[in-house]
Amino acid sequence: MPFPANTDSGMDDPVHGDQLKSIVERIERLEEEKKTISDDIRQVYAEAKGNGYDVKILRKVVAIRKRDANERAEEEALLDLYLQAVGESA
Amino acid sequence: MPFPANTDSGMDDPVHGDQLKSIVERIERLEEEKKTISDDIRQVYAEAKGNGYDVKILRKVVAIRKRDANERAEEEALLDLYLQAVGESA
Amino acid sequence: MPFPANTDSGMDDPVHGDQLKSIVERIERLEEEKKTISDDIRQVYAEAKGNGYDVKILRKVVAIRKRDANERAEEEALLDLYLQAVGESA
Amino acid sequence: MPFPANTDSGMDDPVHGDQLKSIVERIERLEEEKKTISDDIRQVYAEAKGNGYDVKILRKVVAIRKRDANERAEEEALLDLYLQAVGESA
DNA sequence: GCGCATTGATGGCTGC
DNA sequence: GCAGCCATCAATGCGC
Repeated sequence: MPFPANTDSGMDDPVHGDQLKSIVERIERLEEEKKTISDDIRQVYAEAKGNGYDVKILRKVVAIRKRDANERAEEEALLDLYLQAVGESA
Repeated sequence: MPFPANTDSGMDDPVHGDQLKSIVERIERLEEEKKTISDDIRQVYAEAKGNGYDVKILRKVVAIRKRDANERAEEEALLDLYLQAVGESA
Repeated sequence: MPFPANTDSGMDDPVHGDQLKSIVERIERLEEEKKTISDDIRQVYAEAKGNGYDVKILRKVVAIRKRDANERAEEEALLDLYLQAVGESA
Repeated sequence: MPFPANTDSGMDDPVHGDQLKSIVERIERLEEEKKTISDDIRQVYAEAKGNGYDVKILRKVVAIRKRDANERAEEEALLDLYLQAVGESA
């Protein structure tokens, strides 16, 4: 059981001493990847700006499309719910 | 020139009508990837929690390590500034 | 209960009609004070510049000192977390 | 002259060795005050929320009033300009 | 449902 | 004088 431990996971925990290290490193690796993507996005906006587009508007467009997509998804989910409620498997 | 245009790029702009579409889609693709990574990170924390780790502490550890790295970088930047301030080219 | 109301506070709410006005004015008053302080800060930097200091460096110095303070605070918080994690009341 | 020096202020600069310290401390003191005000503002919003107000809307109200005030100020400034232009002392 | 943490938007400052 | 950069502040989304 790791030191901050609460409930024992059942296994007798032999080596997992550097399990913590592993966890932290996985997270750090992922955050690095995430940062890379973020930088790419910023770069695309920068390019667009260089081509005469208004970045602020562009961001709004993306946000709106995202919101619409979410709404569509919600509606669909709701529809599925209804279908299940009336006995359809969806 | 794209419609929001400010300064003409010089070319007579034949097709680039869906250049905007291309831009938006590139961004959306990247944001999707980013979301995937974020989900992965959350999942790692969730797993860790399942193994008895205190997520709040884990996050602090990660944050502190990150900040230390930033600090190192910033000190270096400060040093460069000092060097410039005293007339060194850096 | 004020008009945007959600949960009733229990009292029968006689006058509070201009409670909103009061709130907005308190905020505006505070923001004015805040702006004054910000102006003072800018002025100090300007003076310093007039005395031959490099403002950019000054800002970095201030930022680093602040970050160091934050770091200290955060490490202390982490320590408290550890103590709690091992069952100490902190 | 302080070390990052550019133009000499004319005085022979005896002690001002800790002038820098003074500057930094003045700034830090002011930033602390500023933070206090910011906290107060947040607290007012929190109170308002507790009284059933919608914080997001409140913020919009404050922002709009601020903008209106700015516009009023601009118009007044413009008016002054006109008055001066036609020979009035304002 | 609330508070927190992250992310995005805005405004000020610096350099060209 | 304007554009780019950075720092601050608000808004959204997530977890408890």
